[in-house]
Amino acid sequence: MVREFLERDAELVAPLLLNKLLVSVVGGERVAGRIVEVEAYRDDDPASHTYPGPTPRNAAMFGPAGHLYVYLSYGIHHCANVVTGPSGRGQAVLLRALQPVEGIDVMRRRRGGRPDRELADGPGKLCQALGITLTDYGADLCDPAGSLRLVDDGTPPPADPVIGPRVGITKATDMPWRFRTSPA
DNA sequence: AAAGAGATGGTCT
DNA sequence: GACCATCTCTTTT
Repeated sequence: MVREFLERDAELVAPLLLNKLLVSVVGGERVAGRIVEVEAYRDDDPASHTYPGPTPRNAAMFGPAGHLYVYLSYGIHHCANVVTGPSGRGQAVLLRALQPVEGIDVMRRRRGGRPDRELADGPGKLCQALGITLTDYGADLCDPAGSLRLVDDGTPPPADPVIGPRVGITKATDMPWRFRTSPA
């Protein structure tokens, strides 16, 4: 995936990330999923982790586009974001759901034998399925040699994504910055 | 099928 | 010391 593609505002990049692949190679096990749900977070956005300004935790979001911003949610789950926008802005797109494409058996094991439809249908679940943790913080998703990367397999983004308000937040809940490939 | 609650820890005030 | 960009299990219709 070319970095230039990601150097626009988060709410513009977000729908274009739909149908792209996220590939992870952890412990020699290759797992891949197609992105089917995302949310955009901006620097001038009260719901964004970068709204208060730079801190140690959100440093990656102020860095160059195409890198990974991971944070621990509710002390339990990891959430993965693709940094977007010009360097220094503080924007990212939260990956909310993937459709398993490769290594489904590995996903089943990591997800404790849950039903297939629940393997990666949530921000915390997809990190579990792909083995993403804080050790992946800042990883370059555009590096072809990286263990975590964004891949364009030629599938175009959906022509008519489902657009709606973001979920799980308490501020700026009216911004229509959640995108899905198709109705859940 | 829907609603409620507990788990659990880093981050920032 | 409060606040979470969540998930799962339990309880109730």
